[in-house]
Amino acid sequence: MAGKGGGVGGRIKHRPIKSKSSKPSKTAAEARVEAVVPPDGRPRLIDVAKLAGVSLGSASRALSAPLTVRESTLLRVQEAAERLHYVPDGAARALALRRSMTIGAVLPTVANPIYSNFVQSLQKSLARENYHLLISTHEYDTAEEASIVDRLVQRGIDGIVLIGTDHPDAVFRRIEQARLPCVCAWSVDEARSHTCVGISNRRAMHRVVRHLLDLGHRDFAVISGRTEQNERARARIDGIVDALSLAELSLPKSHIVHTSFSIDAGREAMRQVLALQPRPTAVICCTDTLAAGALAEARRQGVSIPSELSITGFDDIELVSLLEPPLTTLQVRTDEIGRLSGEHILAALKGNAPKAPVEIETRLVVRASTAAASR
Amino acid sequence: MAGKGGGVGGRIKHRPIKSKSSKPSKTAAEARVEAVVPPDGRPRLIDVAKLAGVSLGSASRALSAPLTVRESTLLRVQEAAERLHYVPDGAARALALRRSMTIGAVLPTVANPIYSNFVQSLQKSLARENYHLLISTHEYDTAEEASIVDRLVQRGIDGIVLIGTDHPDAVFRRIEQARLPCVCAWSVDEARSHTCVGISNRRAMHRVVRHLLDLGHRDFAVISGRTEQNERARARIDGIVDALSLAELSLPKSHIVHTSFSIDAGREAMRQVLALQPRPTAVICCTDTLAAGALAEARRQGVSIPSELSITGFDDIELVSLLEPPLTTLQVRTDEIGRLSGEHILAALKGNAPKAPVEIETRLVVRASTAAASR
DNA sequence: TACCAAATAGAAAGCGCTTTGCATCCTCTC
DNA sequence: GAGAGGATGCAAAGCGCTTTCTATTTGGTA
Repeated sequence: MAGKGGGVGGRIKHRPIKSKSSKPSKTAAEARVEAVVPPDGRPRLIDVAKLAGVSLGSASRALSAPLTVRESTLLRVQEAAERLHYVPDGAARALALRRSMTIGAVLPTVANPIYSNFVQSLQKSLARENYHLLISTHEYDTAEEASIVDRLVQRGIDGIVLIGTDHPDAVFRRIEQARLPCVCAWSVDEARSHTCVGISNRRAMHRVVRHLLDLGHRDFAVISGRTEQNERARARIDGIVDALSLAELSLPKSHIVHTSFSIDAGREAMRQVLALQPRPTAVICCTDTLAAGALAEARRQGVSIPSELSITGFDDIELVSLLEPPLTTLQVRTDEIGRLSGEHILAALKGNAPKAPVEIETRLVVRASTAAASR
Repeated sequence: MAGKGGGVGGRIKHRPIKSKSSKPSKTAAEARVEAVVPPDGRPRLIDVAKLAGVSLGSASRALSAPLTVRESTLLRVQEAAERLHYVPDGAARALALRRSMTIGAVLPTVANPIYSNFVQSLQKSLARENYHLLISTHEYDTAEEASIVDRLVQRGIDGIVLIGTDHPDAVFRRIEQARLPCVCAWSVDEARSHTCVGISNRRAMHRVVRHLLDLGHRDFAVISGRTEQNERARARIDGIVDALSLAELSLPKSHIVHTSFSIDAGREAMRQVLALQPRPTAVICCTDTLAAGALAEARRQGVSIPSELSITGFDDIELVSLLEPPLTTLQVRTDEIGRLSGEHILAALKGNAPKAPVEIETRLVVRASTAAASR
């Protein structure tokens, strides 16, 4: 573009740097940039300030509070920053501001869509106020969870989101010592002193049980994940037992299978259930993952679903609608939990922390894995 | 606070530091702690140093390089730190050390198990050297990806992991400007100048096609995700076309359906495929998610799988073994990709960066969704 | 034209940690 | 028993940014 007309280029050269009204020639600008940038690499704010011909303080204000400087300085600083490809140093910023604009989230795992959806919408919700999300998973290992929280606190997060309310004391102690806002997401069943955003697992399970009772089932089995440090699992079982006792039915201990949270665990658990005598007519699974495994195993053993056996899940993850038969399950709006958890943390950071638990409604989705009891 | 116990303070003063053999009495200790801790909250290293009776520098070394101080000081400092529940400030540390012990990972999404597994094992691999993983997702939005990278660089990450090799120039420019080690995970097909850890999508698709050819299929359709900024998708299609042309077959453009990456998109795509005349006998899906949707739709329309139509997937996520029929697919060891990506980054951080691409083998898993061609 | 208040820029003091000299203490060796 | 030399501790100087507090400009007014 510039080189098109030799005459034009020449004319510019003849006038040394008379450019008050026009921008300095490309080469001169480049030279100036090079003279200012430290040889080792990333430019600092002071380099920008020098190039713009202002003080460090003004440069800082220009970039982070543009309204407090005159427009001419603002432009000079912005241009200098751009030219140097200036990127502020987060650590220095965090140190000076005493906040890192980061929220930590501690999850059991991210391999289950319920949590990955949650994370997604939590992240989006925080992004609206320029907060970042730092995700860590502990794979249901309590000691690991405590150490993750330690590391997050050390990193200087400004707030924390936990899954569930049942965590080692050490975890809550650390969070309190650091005076961090904290949200316990997922369930409101054991809303101790914490701020909770989630569902009522008990009430949810009531719905499931009532559905099965309405279909005439009287003989149940339950497949659940481990209940240690997991109030969700506990509350779900409690909900089932509760609802059954309202119908004057009881659930023998032997009809509750505890296992880990995986498809294979669901398979194995179903093997145990199918060995029960007399065989239950309905199996309530406490998560969809377990239900998916259970369903597969039942079919492998030639048990016809739902005519011989009804199966229910919990969560309504996308995959269960693809199973054969599609699973009756309880829908949990995990994206809503994420969104509201984010809003809650943001509110707390601003000082207006609504202490009351936020409950999100659930809803039963009836598909083809449940039918009238055969006996 | 300071005026609380004149006597206590006095006593301590009287005995210079006689506490060699016995610990100071509980109450005295408590008082001393209170006198030292800043009223506003978190103790700083200087508070620990004061309590331990050493200088700031010694306290720092005691905690981060224990071998360089005498054992007695080490113990004094450790005890003081413990008593104050001291947690070092990550920002200050990062600023002084000029590294944050954090690696950033930028993913399309974490809602697909292939990525969540990857993240999991990447995280584990980095943890061995005390690095943390900062995860961000862009939901296949290129502009968002660039802005995420900006934010990560600003945060002061020490290295970065991207999915795939095809990213906006701005992304690579930023990473180079920050002089960050970078690994492109997932595919080695277009290993430009980047360090890659992953599979060969072309070769993988060759396997799939050969399997179908061996079953006698001659009429194919392909369901793929979008190929913009996604060399994996491109390489997979190229691999298919390639392998077919080796068998002197060609794939009409109309037989390649491009869509987004979701189960529903797979459903919709299958609708298009089933409308083709003559109808293909085999449908190659470029991801398991698409295949799951496609399979569901085919069944909904009463097309019997595999007798009327063979379907293949790609990735081998756990769910596909639960489908009816279980899906023939190509297994990708995403956990291996994660593990090796982590090791690669760690190596690069130590200065020994092996530039050559790391290729991970894939393997065809034949299940019941493929069978001999009906025509 | 001179003066005052408001707006804006600059200098410098942190934020909490690491690390570099340099001073101090031991612990050997002769 | 004294000096050398290593081990260890201390004070202070950063790391890159924000934010007072103060000095200067600017613009409006009498």
